This record gives sequence, C-alpha cells and structure tokens, in this order.
Amino acid sequence: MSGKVTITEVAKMAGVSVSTVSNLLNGRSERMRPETKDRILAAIEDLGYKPNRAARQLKTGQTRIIGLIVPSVANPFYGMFARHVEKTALENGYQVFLCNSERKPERERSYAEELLGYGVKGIILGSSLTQFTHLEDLMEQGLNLVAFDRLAQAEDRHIIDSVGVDNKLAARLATKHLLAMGHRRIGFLSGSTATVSRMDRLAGYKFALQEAGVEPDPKLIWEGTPGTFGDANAIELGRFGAHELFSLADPATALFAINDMYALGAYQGARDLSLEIPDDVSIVGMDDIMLTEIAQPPLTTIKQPLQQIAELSTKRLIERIQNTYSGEQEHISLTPRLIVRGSTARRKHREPLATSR
Amino acid sequence: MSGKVTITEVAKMAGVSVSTVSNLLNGRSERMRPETKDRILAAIEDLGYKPNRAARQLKTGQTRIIGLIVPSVANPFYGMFARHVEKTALENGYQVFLCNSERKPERERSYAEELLGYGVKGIILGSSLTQFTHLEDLMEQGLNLVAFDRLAQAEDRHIIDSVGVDNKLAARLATKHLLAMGHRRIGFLSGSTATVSRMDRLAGYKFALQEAGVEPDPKLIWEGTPGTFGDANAIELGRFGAHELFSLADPATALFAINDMYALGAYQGARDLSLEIPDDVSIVGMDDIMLTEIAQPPLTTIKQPLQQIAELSTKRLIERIQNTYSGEQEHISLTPRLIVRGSTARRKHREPLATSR
DNA sequence: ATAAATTAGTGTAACGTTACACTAACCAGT
DNA sequence: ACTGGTTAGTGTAACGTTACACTAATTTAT
Repeated sequence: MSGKVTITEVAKMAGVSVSTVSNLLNGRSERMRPETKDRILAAIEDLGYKPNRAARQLKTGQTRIIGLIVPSVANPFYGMFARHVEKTALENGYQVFLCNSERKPERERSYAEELLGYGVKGIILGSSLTQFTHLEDLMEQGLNLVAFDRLAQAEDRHIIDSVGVDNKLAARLATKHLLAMGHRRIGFLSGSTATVSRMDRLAGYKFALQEAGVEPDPKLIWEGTPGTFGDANAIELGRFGAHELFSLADPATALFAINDMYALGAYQGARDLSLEIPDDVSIVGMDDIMLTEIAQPPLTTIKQPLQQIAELSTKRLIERIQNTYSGEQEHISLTPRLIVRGSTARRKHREPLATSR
Repeated sequence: MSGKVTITEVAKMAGVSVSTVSNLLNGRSERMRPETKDRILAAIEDLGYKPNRAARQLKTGQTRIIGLIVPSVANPFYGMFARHVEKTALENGYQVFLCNSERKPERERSYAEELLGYGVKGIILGSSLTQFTHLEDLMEQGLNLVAFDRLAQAEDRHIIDSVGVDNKLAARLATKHLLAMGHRRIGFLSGSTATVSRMDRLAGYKFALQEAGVEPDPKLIWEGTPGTFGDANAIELGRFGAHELFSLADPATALFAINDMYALGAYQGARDLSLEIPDDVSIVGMDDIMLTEIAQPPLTTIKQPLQQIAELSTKRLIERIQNTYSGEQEHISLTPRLIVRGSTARRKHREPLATSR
C-alpha cells in the first residue's frame, strides 16, 4: 500500500526543494547541476512518482485531454474514426476522452459541459447536427470545436473549423455511376437525422439526376420515419427502406445508401424480395468500412479518407487549443472516391418497365 | 468571454459564504434555510456555475471516472462493449475514459498509469492477457481491476474480479455442433494472442474432439504467426488461415473461428477456393456481432451476452471502488449460447476422403 | 430566567502542483 | 577588494474545492 507519492517525497529523497523538482519536471533543467538532476530522476524512478494531474491542472488550467463526441462507437465507422483520432492525439501528447452522444443534442451538451469541467479545451464532433447553438455558451468559455462534416453557417458566432469529404460530390459520384450503368429509377436511402452531411448528400443525389435530365421522384427518397435514428439499427432501417423502394409500383432498380451499414441492410431487403445483386438491383454505399470487402457481393461504395479526416481534425483542434493556428474559420474539404466493387451492374431490361405506368 | 465562474462568485451573488455553497453542493442542504438554498441555486443557474473537477478531485481524491482498456474500438465487438459499459457507468454517475491498447502490454501499462494520474480508481480490462504483472504495482496504489475473460490465477496477489463467458464450454458447444453435423476434420482458427480466452477456447475445442473420439490434429489448429495480432486485420488473417486449413492434403471440412471477424474472413478464404458455405464447408464463429446476420449465409455462432458482461463488469468495478462490495475475488461466469444460422450443414460425402490418406 | 440544544450558517487549512520573485554562493573583471 | 553577473537553487502564494471545527442566534426545556 505505497499510496500516494507526491513531489514532496521526491524532493525529500533527492535532498532538494520541491521547486527544484518542479523545475526539472517543467523543462527548466538548465537551472540545476547535472548531478542534482540525476539525483531527482533517480528519486522519481525509485518512488514511482507520477505527478498528480488534478493538482497540475488546477494550477495551470491546462489538461492534455481532448474530447471526441461521436454518435456511437458501436458503429464501426465511428469506432475506426475514434481509433485514428486517438492515435494522432497520442502522437501529439494528448489523450482522448470518448463520448457517445447517440445523436442526442442534450447528451452532446451535457458531455461538453462535463468535459469543460474536466478542463478540456477542445472537442471533436464526430457528427454534425446543422446547428451548434446548444454549445455556443460553452465556446464562449473557451471551448474549441472542430466538426466532422459541416460547413460554416452564416450565423456562426464562433470559430468552428471543420474537416470532411465533399458530400455533395460524393453523392453525385455515386449517382452518376448508377446513371452510367443505365439506371434511371435510383433510390436514396437514409435515416432521418438532421445532419449537414445527409442534407448535402441528398442535394448531390438530386443534382446528379437533374444533370442527367432525370426528375427526382420523392417516392424514391426514403428517409425513415422521423425519430428513428440509425446507429444501432442502421442495418434494420436499410433493410426496411430498401424493401419499400424495391417494392414500389415503379420500383427502384438501384439505390444510393447514406452509408455502408444502410447499404448492407439493403442487401437484406433485396434478398427478402429475391432480387439478386447486382443482376436485378444495384447498390452503392458510402464510407468504405472494412466490411464492404467481405460483403457478398463486395460493395461498391464511396470512400471517405477516414484516417486523413481524423488526423486533420485532431491536429487542427490541437493547434487551436495551443493557439499555434489562429486563422479564419476553415473548412478542409477532402475528395471522396468511388470504389467500384461487385454490387453495381448495368441495368437489365428484363421486364418492360413501361407496363407499370 | 464569461470565463471561469467559481464557487466564490456564486457565494458572493447569493450573499453567503463559500462554505454554505459547498454545503449545498455536497448534499448538506439541511444545514440552511430553504430560502437560502433557493438563492444559491438561483445564483448557480444565473452564472452558469460548474464546479471545477480538478479542484474537487484534488481535495477529495475522488473522481467519478472509470477506465476502459480494450484492444481497439475499431473492432465492432469492442465498440459495442464500450457502448454498453458507458451506458451502465453513466447510469451510476460515472464517466468512462476509453483507451485502445492495441493489445500491447506496455500500452496497457502506460494508459493505466495515466489514468491513475487522473485519479481514476478502477479500470475494466476488455481483453485479458494471461498475466497482470505489468499492472501489479498500480494495484498496490489502490487501482481496482475488473477483467473480461480471465479466471483467477494462483499467483494473483490482488483482487481482480472477472466477468466472462465460459470459453471452454463455448468452444465445446461449437465443436460439438460441427461433430453432430458429421464433421471430423474440424479446424480451429485464431490469431496468436496470449489471452486466457483463446487458451480456453482451444482447450474446449480439443476436449470436444476427444470426447467424440477424434484425436486433435495439430495441422488443423491455425494460430497465425507469432506477432500477428488481429483487430484491424482479423478478417485478413481469417481469410488466410481458412485458405490454409481448407487446402491441406487432408483438408478441414469445417472450422471454429475464435471470433466472428475471423469467421467472416474465413468466408473469403472459402470463396477464394470456390468452396460453398455451408455445402462444402461449415463455419462457426463466436461473439455474435451485428454483422453475423447480414453475412451471406448468416453465420452460425456462439453468442456472448455482451450487454450483460458489460453491465456486470461495470457494476462490480464501481462496487469495488466505493467499497460497497468487499468479498473474495470472484469470477462471474456466463453461459454462451449456440445460435444456428446458415453457415453450418451436414458434411457431404462428395469425394471419398479416404483417398487422401 | 437560565441552561441546553438546535439551527443556520462561517472560517480556514489542506489537497499537490507551478511559477514568479527571491537569494546565497561563487566567479570574472578591474 | 570590490562590483556585477552568473549559477543553482529556494520560498511561497495561488489555483478551486471540501470538510472539519467553530459560532452566533434562536428555540426549547426546566
């Protein structure tokens, strides 16, 4: 039961004052003789001394922790994101405090408050609701925010950098790919979350259709029912939505899913209707999580450069905290990439679709 | 820039001393008139006062944070586990500090040290290396540990409760299921991690074979190559291992994978050899992650009651921290359950296997 | 009427660390 | 021999909170 060993014990053992130990600990080692330094180091080693973070933080007001709020680490996409954020943070001497918001603004809020109470000065928001009003007063208290997938809003009163893929382009890429395969009845499959990224993807999808002279059909846009979110149950929702889209009077022959989990759910929905992928229907996902490759058939998807996003967000946040970057609010936009695998194919004219109209 | 608001501001605004505010904050509200209480509460609300955690912790030595160390949240199994732990912790007024060890003991160690520095008094270990010697001196400093999947060891010098499924039984269940389907050449597919759970599963596998009069064949036990771990690349390893097991001179006709990721990798390995699942080969996984259901065919697996494990671990850890439970070291063993889906079938006698011998 | 008990607070040391202001001892230059 | 400068430290207030020991004012009991 060695209990606590404080700086006082170390000082005593090394035969110096606490100030000297503190000086060494804080990089002012030029203020002492090398032998003194060695004696202190030896004492630290011997006693297994670890500085008390709470005391240090209370004094300095600093803590080398950043927050990361994601909808849910149960979602492999965010799990992977969290891992990359942690890696980058660690490399820069920061720890990561991870929080699952379940996409509830009030949880986001209470976590942010909690983190601020722990002296955390910066948070990465893994999923961005369209508004940050619920976090505004916390930013006033010095909290820095970096958002994943969110562009600046006119009403922003604080600097919120953001990093993300060009979601509109991503959806356009996916939709154009399907159009190029001859599909005209292309569905859009998502949940009902009020995220910027979802809005952008929906816009990109519509834009691509119009570009090709196809009028977007509201019936082909499946957005779940309000209040149904999809991190724990994205697969279920995807399955259900795909089932509906493929069962319309004038059914979809292809669909773009908001993420790979929905897409994989859509695989199920197609199977339920005995539709073959990609022979009967084509499916494009988004994110490129690990599972896309092992899906049968492997999923055609839009890849988000997740590691890069995580790195850039983390670095920018740390720069803001340390005030080593103080430019204008910035959105770092990365380019999504279409990865063609086995879930998309040219549309087959098996049945004269004209009959259905 | 409201900046910091401390207990002193609150006291001033309410016209009382800091002691009174502190009394209220710490549940001694019977020591003041209701109107005083209301005045203080109003001041707290008005100023948006949040107690400084660092100061509080420094004073009390307590922090309502527990640590959770898992190999990697990029692994969906641990992502889900983390989520359940967080939920339970939150319900009990604790926050969770999540750490990815990548299965490296030295990272486990440095995280544990770090957490201890932050005043954390308890850690849940999501994956258990056979030994905890690297954490022993930290336990001496008052750190509580609850391990997932680890039985007491003779040399344990501290109390380490553990919660987990009966891994030996789990492997036996899986193996017996395959034996009952007529398989005799059953492979065991895993990485090379030195975890208790893996050892137990291997033992259960061998036991089941011997029970059925089948002599375990070392050639059928694939354990990767030393040093290759498998959280980010479990699928790859599974694919590779399955490929080898199915390509032996006297090949496996079925296999039990250490977890679902390996099993899903094995799907690929089978496909690479144009083997149909379950017609040509049967595969059983373990864990029952979400993806098992959407795999094609849906994976037969051994379900771990993950939520229950997370809940029990978290509750026990908190009890130990608060000293509301002080019994002997305990291992809470839960029962695994076989879930038969579509990846297992009776062995077909297509080719006379006798020829190969 | 007085003593005792209760109510509604207050004062303050302490938690472990840091960083500024300080100093004692020594040395170099004149 | 004295000044000025450097080296190698030290002393201490402060960070925000808590909890114990205390007290002044009021109420109750005798």
